Amino acid sequence: MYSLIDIQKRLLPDMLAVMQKRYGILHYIGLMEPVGRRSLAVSMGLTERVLRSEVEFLKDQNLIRISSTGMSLSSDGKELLEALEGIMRDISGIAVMEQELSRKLGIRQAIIVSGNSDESPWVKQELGRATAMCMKTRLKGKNIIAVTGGSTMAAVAEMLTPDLAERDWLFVPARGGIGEDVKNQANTICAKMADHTDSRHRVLYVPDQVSREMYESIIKEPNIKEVITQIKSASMVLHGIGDAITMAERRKTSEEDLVKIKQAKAVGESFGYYFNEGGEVVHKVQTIGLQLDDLSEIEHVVAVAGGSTKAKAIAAYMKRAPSSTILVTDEGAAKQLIKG
Amino acid sequence: MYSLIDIQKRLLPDMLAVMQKRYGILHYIGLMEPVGRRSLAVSMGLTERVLRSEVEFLKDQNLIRISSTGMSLSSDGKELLEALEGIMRDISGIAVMEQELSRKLGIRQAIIVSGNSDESPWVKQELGRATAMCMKTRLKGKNIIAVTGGSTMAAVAEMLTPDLAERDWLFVPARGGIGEDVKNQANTICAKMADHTDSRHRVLYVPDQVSREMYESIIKEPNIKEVITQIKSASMVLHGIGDAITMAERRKTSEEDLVKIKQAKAVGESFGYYFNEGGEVVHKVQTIGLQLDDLSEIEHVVAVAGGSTKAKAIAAYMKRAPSSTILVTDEGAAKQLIKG
DNA sequence: CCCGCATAGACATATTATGTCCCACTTACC
DNA sequence: GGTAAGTGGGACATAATATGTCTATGCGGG
Repeated sequence: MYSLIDIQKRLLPDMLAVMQKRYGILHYIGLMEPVGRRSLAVSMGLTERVLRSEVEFLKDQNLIRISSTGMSLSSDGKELLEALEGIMRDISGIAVMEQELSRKLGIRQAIIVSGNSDESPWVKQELGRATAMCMKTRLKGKNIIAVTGGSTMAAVAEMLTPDLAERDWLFVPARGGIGEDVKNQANTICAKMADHTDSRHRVLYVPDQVSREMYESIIKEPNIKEVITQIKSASMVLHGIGDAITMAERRKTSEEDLVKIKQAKAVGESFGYYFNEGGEVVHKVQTIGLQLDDLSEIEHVVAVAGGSTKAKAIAAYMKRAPSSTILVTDEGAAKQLIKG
Repeated sequence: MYSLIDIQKRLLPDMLAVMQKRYGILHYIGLMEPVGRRSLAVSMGLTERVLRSEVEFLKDQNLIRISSTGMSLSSDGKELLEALEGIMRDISGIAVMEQELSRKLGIRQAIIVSGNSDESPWVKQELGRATAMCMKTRLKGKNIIAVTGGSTMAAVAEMLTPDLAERDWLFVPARGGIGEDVKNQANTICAKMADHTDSRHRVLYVPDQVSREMYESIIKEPNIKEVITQIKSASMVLHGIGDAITMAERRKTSEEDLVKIKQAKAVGESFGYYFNEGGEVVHKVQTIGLQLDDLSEIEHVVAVAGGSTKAKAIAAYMKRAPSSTILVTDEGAAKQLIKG
């Protein structure tokens, strides 16, 4: 069921990174031998001292030879490198993909879980777990977390555990109601997240398509006003990304808007904004709360979406996403994204 | 050719130990849950703080749950533990065997390489490599190393590499000639070791069975005298262990002694001493140099011997060996030793 | 013959691991 | 119902390790 590597990833999470680093060094030395530390260090983006420690280790293991002309692989090293090349492809395929994907999309980090949530429903749980882990790592102490709706976010909520509670979190819905099922509404999800982590949440219920006067009066409501302030000062936004047509149809979208969305060739949707393939906003659900431009002010922006069918939507949204974005996705989507 | 684990052992040698430690903790928690840190720490022979760090890590990985009543496995933890149990048997079988063997023989450390040198000749090379690694780890700076003869020691000599040279070593034969082939004589091996490590060596050639007067005059020889002083001040002794009958026959042993050795049911031999199963010395080759009683004065005593047929010899010798002994052996011998 | 690149040493500093106590709390047993 | 033993967690000094930075010195090609 679990492979050796999966177990090791769980039991020594740093192992993979270290293996990759050392593999990379051997690989480079193999290519450039004989080579000196400095040039190697700049080639690999490591500081000289760190590389030096690694090199000393490799020398102790008799994998490389060091002479006054530079470093080169020993016969053991060559042998090992050869064996490693095959293994690394399988093992750290995902880690490599993460690097590649984050570079390609121009975002801070990509986290990939194995599987494809289109095919295997449990992969959504893995997405949830990975997201939870990411939140745990990134957030210390008191935090406000703004959350959107959607089935993926609901899965994330399910996977949160109370051991995060210590951190004093407050969940707020990122935007006013944008007409999903109650089950997948931001309000519901916030409540569930708060419940799972023994923390607090706020609600924000406002109808879509508010008129000007309605808006003015709603905005003056002290409760609402406070929530909005909290949203704007959130340190993390957690949001899903949806397929544009699916989302539009699932929501109570007016016939008129539906046509507009379809005609504009929208492919992606995120917190009420619809994007075409070029990343342009072709439609937005008018509601109060977090706006697209606010994202750049927020420290951690975490997008969660998986499944190969969502690749286009993710790609579209990522054209517009702030560079501080963290994407949590699955192998299915990631492969598509890298290909496309 | 190389398995994943072999590669990992080379690329991150600590990994295995850490995995074992964490596996052990999970295992114990599974057995004793709910259990507290302190009682766990004493059960496992870890200090409380170290265990605490590990426990915090495991908690971060959601493998265990911590409550005020103690620690217990989470469902993830149970699942992982189950998978680990199977894997650990294969993976760290050797590490476990090393622990067990050193405990059983009452020696400082047992190092086991996989394979059986009776069946696969290349395993002797692995023994050599492991011995070289051990020397590297244990010896810093200036050292005198006393070496005996035998084909195993010859294999060790072959595997030494010049990157050890920095350490300023001096190889000396542990004892006077005890009648082996030139190829496997201590003098020859010392020379080869020195050659392979760019270091120095001394020779000690004295005939066996010296008469009293002969002995007196030899001992006065300044050269010999110096070598003997060096032997006694060695910081490491490297010796093989042989099968008694084989060794006796291979050497130019007198008919009389051969009968004596056979009748006394000698099974093991090491640097000219013959041992029966009880570890008693039943015969010794009279020669100058290191004597059995001198071993306890020497910091590092490394015995190298592999092959399942040598198990009895190893067991016999180990009954008499100082507790500071380090045994380098192979899987074939180790299994026999643990069984018997 | 010298310049550029090489390793290796040295050392201050940042980071992490570890040993040691102590405290407040729960629980189970008397 | 009270007490004792066991629990997790906080705090902090200290040891060990990793890292950044600078320097000395050696080797080889132009």
